Amino acid sequence: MERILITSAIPYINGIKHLGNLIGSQLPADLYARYMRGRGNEVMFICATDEHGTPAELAAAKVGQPVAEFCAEMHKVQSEIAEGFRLSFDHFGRSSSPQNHKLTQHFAGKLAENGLIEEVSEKQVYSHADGRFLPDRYIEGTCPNCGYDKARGDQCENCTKQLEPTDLIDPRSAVSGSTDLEVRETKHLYLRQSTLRDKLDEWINSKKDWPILTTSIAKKWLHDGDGLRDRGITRDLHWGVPVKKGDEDWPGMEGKVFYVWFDAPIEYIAATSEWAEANGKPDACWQRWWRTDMGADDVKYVQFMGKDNVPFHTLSFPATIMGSGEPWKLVDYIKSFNYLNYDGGQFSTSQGRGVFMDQALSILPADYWRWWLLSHAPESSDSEFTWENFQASVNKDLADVLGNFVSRVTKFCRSKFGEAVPEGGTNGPDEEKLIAEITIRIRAYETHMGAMEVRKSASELRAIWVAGNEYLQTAAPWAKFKTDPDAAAASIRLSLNLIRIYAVLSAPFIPDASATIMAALKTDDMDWPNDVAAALETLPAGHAFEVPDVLFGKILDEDREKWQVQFAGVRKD
RNA sequence: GGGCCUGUAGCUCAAUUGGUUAGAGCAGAGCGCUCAUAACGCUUUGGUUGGGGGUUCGAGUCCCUCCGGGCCUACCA
Repeated sequence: MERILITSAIPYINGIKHLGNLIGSQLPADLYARYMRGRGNEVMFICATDEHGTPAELAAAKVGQPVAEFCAEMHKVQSEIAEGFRLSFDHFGRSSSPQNHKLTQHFAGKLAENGLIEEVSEKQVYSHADGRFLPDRYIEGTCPNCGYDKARGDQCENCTKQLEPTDLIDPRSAVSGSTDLEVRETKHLYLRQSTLRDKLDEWINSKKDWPILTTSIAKKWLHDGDGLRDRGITRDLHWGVPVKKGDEDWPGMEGKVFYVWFDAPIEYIAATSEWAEANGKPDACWQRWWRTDMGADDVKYVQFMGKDNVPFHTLSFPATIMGSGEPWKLVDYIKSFNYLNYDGGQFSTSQGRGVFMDQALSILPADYWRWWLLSHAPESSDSEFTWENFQASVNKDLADVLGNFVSRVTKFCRSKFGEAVPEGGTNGPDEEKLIAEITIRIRAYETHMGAMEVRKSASELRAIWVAGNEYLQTAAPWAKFKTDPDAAAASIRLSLNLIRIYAVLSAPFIPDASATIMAALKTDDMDWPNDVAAALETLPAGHAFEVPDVLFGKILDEDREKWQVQFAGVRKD
């Protein structure tokens, strides 16, 4: 039995996430967590909301709420939606938790002790009207290069020229439109990650089995130009973790907070301690997952994230951990994903384009989305959601191949033998052939799931469902029933047991349907089919069951057409 | 501008890292079955692997070049 620590990139607080965000981290992480639990491993699956930063403050201001209140509400919303998608987090924390405040300050203190923090004085744009410093991209003006009048302070979107806010002609605040701006001197802390470059480089190079997407992004940042640059880890904001050196004040840093990207990954650790506290467990219970001196040495730690998150997880966060000089657990494997596009363009939170998590659940059950998203996960390149593809895949795979199999077996049994596993007959060549095929396929499924090959796992699982239909066609119990009822009974007994195996194997992908099947079979035996022949005898003759309702209704053409129109434009609510 | 990823059947994706005749699912065509959600099974039609050039006994895979799509480029997160 292994101990596996799984974290999903933590979603930002300022709104409801779309399906692209979901498949980029949380959903594949959940698949892996459920699978590993199903195989009898000890799993700790952690996620949280990422609550600090300028966008959160502005989103709260926009709805006229104090930012703490806004975040608390949005956390609750995201938490309920996560439940709706059956994301099986052991804990869904908050980066604004007291635990994260303390731990973030602790790490900063250690980094300072080890000479890895540098104080840098720099110039920042302050907006009097907004009463705040503005990040570069929140300043708008005319591009000195091309004359575009909505250029941002970091880059002109029209001519792609990189800019400094002071380059802009007629600069104004993107928040209020105010031109009452001033360049002020302000002091910030920088993490001297450049000094850890060789160590990070060596570490990345040792990860031969990581996805190319992961290592290529890391290497680019390590070797581009002058190599890994130091990074500012503080900001002039009110909402965040106050800058402290451990428990002590940090002279000159009063009123400043740590940058979200410094405290967000630390929340993985803090959220685990939140979990311990919420469950009344002592510190040792979370420390055994994170402290290599307290039992985490034999933990396998896997992170899931979209490609935009890779630099922070391959470089900044490891730099924080290495630089602390303390025995914290480093990640063992980083599974990164490309983007999911929506019907010819990008999903967009700001433009409300695409299907958002709450909307998805309002039109169809979670399993439909889970199956389609996972079986089309953007692993090797960006992938695309279209309603036609969604309808076709879900109807064929879930309704026709799996759902109808359950239906035809249970209904046939009810009509010929009654609602109990029939007795009589023994396995013949058809049954032996099925067992041999399923065994090979289940072993392949295990390999793919273990390797986090999401799409390959889905297609292998589907092939296992198909094998049931092939078997039934060959065995033809409806024909045998007329001449040799015992042979038909043996066929159906095996098929009913096969349905239980399907529920067990499919649970990581479609947990609700799996639970429905288990309930219909009146069993809670979720044992993994290590020995397929034995697993096919789990439900003995005489075991009562009931015919379940249709597992997956089909998506009708008119539904699809309606949704296509409904989600084509901008989100209105 | 620079870097990285990507382009394979009408659609969505494979191809054991240079090895025989490029494979699956869906869609299409034909046949079969009648237990089942008009479901299932079998057979089958689709490809100059984006274009061009090169290396090699051998290239979807390596190199060059052109064309298309995408991401990142460090103060959004």
